[in-house]
Amino acid sequence: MAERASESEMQVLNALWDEAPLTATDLARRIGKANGWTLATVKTLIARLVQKGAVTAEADGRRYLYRPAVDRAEAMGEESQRFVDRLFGGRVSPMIAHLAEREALTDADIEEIEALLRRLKS
Amino acid sequence: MAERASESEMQVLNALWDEAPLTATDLARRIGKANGWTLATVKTLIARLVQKGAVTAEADGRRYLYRPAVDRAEAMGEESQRFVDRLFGGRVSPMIAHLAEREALTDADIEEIEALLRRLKS
DNA sequence: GTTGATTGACTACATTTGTAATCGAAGCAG
DNA sequence: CTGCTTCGATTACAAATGTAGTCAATCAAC
Repeated sequence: MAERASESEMQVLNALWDEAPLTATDLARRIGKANGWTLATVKTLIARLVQKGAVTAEADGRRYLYRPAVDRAEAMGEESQRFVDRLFGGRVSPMIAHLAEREALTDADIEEIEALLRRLKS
Repeated sequence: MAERASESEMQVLNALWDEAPLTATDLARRIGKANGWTLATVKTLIARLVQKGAVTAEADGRRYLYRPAVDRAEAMGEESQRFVDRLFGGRVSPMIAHLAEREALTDADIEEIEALLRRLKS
C-alpha cells in the first residue's frame, strides 16, 4: 500500500500521474519552479517516495526514469476519505456546502456534480 | 488567522467546536480515549493550539477554560480548499467522483448533495 | 584525454508533529 | 495542618518533513 506521502511528496506524485516516466530533472522543471524547490530538494522528495514504494525507478543509462507505483484513483480516494473523516466526520455534503459558501464552486462545477449524481443514482 | 493546526490538533479543535468552553480534563475525556492519548498528550496539543492562537484560554480558578478562537466554518472551508487544490487541482467534482466510486457516498449523502445544489442554483 | 556539467547517493540540519514524563503550585480530604 | 490529587508549565525526545549541500562517478565536448 505504501505509506502516506507528505504534502510535498504528493506534488511529485501528481506530476508523475500527469505524465510518466520522468527523470528527476524533468520533475524539477515541472514542479520545482512553482514550489520554489531546488533540484536537490526534488531529488530528496523522489528518493523518499521510492523508499516508501510509491514510485518506482527504472535505470536508464546513468539516470533513472520514475513512475508512480500507486494507483492515482486509489490514492486520491484514500486521501479524500481520510480528509472527509477528519474534518467532517465522514460526511461529504457538509464539505460541499462549505466549498459552495466560499464560492469555491463554479456553476460549471455544480452542473458537473449534478450530472455525476444522476449517473450514480441509475 | 492562526497557523495551521496539525491533524491531532484538529481533533481538539473539533471537540471545542462541538462544545465550548471545556477544560483540559474534559477534552481528554472526549478525545483522549478514542485516540489513545493520555491526559499529558492532550494538554500538549492544547498548549500548541493556544500558542498558535487557534484556541483561547480563560482562567477559571487554577485551571483554564478553552474555547476555539477560529471560526469553524472558515477553518473548514480553508482546509477543504487547500485539500481540493492539492489533490484535485481545485476541481471538486473529480473528488466527489472518487468518493462515490469508493462507495463512500451513501444514498442519503447523494440526496443531500442534490438538495444542496438545488438551493445553490436558485 | 582533460574539463565541465549532470546525476544519483549520502549527509545535514532545523522545524513540526506525535507522544509523553516531570515538577512545582494549588486545592481538597480529614 | 498534612498529605494526596489535579493543574498548567516545562522539558524530552524520536520520527517525519522541508529544504538543501556535498561528493564521486559519468558523460559530453572539446
